[in-house]
Amino acid sequence: MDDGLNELFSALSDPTRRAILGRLAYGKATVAELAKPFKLSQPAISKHLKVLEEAGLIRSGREANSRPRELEPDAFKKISDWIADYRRFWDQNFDRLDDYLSTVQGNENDKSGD
Amino acid sequence: MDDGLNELFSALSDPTRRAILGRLAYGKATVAELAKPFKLSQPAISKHLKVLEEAGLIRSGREANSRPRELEPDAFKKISDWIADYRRFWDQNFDRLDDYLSTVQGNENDKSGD
DNA sequence: CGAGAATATAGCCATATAGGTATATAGCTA
DNA sequence: TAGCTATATACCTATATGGCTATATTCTCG
Repeated sequence: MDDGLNELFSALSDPTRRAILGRLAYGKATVAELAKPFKLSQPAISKHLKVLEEAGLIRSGREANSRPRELEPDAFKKISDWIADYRRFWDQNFDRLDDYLSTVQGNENDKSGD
Repeated sequence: MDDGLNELFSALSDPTRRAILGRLAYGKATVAELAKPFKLSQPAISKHLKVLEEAGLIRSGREANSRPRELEPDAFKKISDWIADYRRFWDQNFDRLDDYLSTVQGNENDKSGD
């Protein structure tokens, strides 16, 4: 019933963690790279990464000596889905948007590129 | 720089508070009405409401003896905007969607209903 | 005005969280 | 294997948070 929203929102409530996600939006990064912009200790960053990973927002890889992190899209989608339930409150175009989404999803190969 | 995202996400990290927002999506409600579904004490609910209000997710009105709460759409939009920056990570249709949005916004009366 | 209803505030407790330093672990590389 | 690098874990401290009970505040109404 909860789908981890507690952990998700809680993880996002910290600015350091959001900044880390912002950095990861540009691509995979090691702990050291992620720690660089902050005045925090390395263990503090590791702790934040653990919180993010347990919330499902990132995942760890293994590359030689390091454990690079990258974003885990599903978690973002989960949040987006939650917020979408409130969309009608602020988005005047929401109804038509909804129509459009049904359209593209039911017509996947209509790739109107070029 | 922060725009209250800390408080926003923090407020949303509690299931009681999310449930309250869910109830308010159906319309304005008094504290007593909001408290009804929970086993929590009335002060506990009042505290949750205070957190929600300070985060900007709801606002209080005044009606006779009661202080009905209602949703504050801007806060939801703020979150939606934040998450939108990550949309390309999970939404394959995002680019086309983006196109569509520019289109409707620049062409309000183009109602392409079938 | 006085009583009662609706809600807020105060004060207390238990647990969670963020940060730090010290130390442990894992994988290269000489 | 020894030593170096990268990262994680343990443990401690301070503060924040959620819940409770008791009490205060604010209206409405007779």
